[in-house]
Amino acid sequence: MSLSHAILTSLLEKPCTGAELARRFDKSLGHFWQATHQQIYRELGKLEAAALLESEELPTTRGQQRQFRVLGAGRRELEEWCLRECDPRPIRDELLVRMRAAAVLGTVDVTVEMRRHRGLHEATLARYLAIEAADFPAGVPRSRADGLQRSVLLAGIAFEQAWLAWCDEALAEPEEPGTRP
Amino acid sequence: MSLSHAILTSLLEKPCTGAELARRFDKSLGHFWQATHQQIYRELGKLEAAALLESEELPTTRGQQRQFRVLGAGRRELEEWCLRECDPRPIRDELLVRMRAAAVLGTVDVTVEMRRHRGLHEATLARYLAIEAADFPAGVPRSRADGLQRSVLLAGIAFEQAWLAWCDEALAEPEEPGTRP
DNA sequence: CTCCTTTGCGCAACAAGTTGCATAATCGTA
DNA sequence: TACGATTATGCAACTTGTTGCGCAAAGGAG
Repeated sequence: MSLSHAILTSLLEKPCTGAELARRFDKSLGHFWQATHQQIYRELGKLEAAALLESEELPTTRGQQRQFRVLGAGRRELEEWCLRECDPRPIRDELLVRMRAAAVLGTVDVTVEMRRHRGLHEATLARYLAIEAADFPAGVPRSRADGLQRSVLLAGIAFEQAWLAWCDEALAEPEEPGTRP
Repeated sequence: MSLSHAILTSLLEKPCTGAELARRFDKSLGHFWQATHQQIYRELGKLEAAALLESEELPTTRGQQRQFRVLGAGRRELEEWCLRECDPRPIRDELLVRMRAAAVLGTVDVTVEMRRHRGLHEATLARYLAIEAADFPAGVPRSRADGLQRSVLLAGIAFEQAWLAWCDEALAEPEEPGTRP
């Protein structure tokens, strides 16, 4: 049930329409909890039905937009959820499964895909670093909220760096030490 | 569709029954692609229906066990899958969402949960390190397959280390620099 | 003005993952 | 030998996530 709470969080930062929420998700919270627009609309519907949100028609604009706003009950629900325990998710990565498969097959080369992933992680890292430079310039005193937001971003940066370092190490591994049967 | 291929991989390493597969998953491949026993049985059924696997009753033992074995078509499917592209999964962690929520709420303390997560990651890291020490002792020459398996394990180790370092850094962040409104 | 594209919203169907329970056989033990 | 615990298998119902499509309103190009 994290998606609904991620939505509450985002709407609490700023009330907006579903489409805008989806766009904001892509740029910020969605880095750590992805969702398609359909998931978001469905969840918005449920949250409104549960009286944690309210919506208001914006008649003059394109389509028939609805502006969503968090209600008091929604805020309380979010506070409660924040204090509940949640276990970390284990890693889940196809590339790693492929490497195990390649190990048992003995006939496939996964280094191409590893190099491709290295590039993707490099690009993601660059994106995160750009956000950090823009949103959290050095030397400026930060509020508690900013500190938390920055920590979240630093987690993303740390992971991408870990991926990169791992890719480099794994690719540097000697391919055929001659011990193969 | 990674689960079916993870199953093929594991069965290719060694044919076995569904329950044994579930147990082996917990100890090895499952570190990087988790599955419940129901998921596994369902997938085994599909794979057998698709003629990528075959099964044989083991009548003398407890319950009515079935031993599964990968067929040639299964191996070919796995080889093909190994060469297909797969994008890395973005991070998805509740704790990070909670931190964003805490940032906007301003009233909740997430450091308790962060410390708990630190402990969990520490334990996981210890598990991985123990596996590495047991399965890949230093100084012993390794086959290509062993090198790949070790790389996969090193990915797990790198992540848990990244988590730990991040937790320490985030927890060291001054809690209230007085800039809060 | 008409046609095409974009934007906002949402349904429907499906795939993947989770949870709870049911069943049958075997094992250990009292 | 009767009873509870364990092991192996699986059904059913549910939640979550994905994909493809449809529709309506607004804006822009010809």
